[in-house]
Amino acid sequence: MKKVMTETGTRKKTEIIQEIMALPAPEAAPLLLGQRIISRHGGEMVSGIITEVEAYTQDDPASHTYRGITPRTRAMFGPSGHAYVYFTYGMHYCVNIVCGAEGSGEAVLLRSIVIDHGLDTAIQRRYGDLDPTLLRLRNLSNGPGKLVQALGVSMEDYGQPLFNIDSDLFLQFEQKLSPKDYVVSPRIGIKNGVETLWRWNVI
DNA sequence: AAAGAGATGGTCT
DNA sequence: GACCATCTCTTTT
Repeated sequence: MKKVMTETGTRKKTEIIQEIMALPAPEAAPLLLGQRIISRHGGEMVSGIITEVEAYTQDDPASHTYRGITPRTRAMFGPSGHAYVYFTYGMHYCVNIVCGAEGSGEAVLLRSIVIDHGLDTAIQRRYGDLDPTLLRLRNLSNGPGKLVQALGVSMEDYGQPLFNIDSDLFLQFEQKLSPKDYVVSPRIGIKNGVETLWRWNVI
């Protein structure tokens, strides 16, 4: 297992990523930038570096958990470090990392990644057999629905832990970015809670 | 470069 | 029956 040098010594990457996911969502969100999400779905490895995230909490009119627990949001009230996957707009899925104390109903939505392994598989999942020379790779995984498709994420991942390297979908700590490396802005695609600056983008 | 519209179905009131 | 934590394609500046 790879280890990382920190101020307090050398710790396992799995411990670091798990500690991050246990933080309240608005604190975890910027720390998840620069980390790697790895998928082994379908026997194909695809991974990417997280470059855009949003935080959602229960005390937040934009959040699915705002009106309490429902069958759909059960996982978001579950333990941190697990996946909350939801279906939206009749055809897209999005994936969140549950954060905070169990029952607190908060999570970080993954909005963009840069694929760094398994590019061929990602392109196949997004575009099928279209002529690769016609593709705009800028659009490969720069959106919450797009990255889910590229990684092969589905409702099978609902409620599954993301901190086990044995999982089909898991996170790996890579680096800690400085505030100079990202910008903060309002969240996208919502009507309520637009004044909260809970969107983080790697520059 | 930006704005608009259609696709499409689960979730909650 | 209204509302989407979206994407893609088309139309307009």
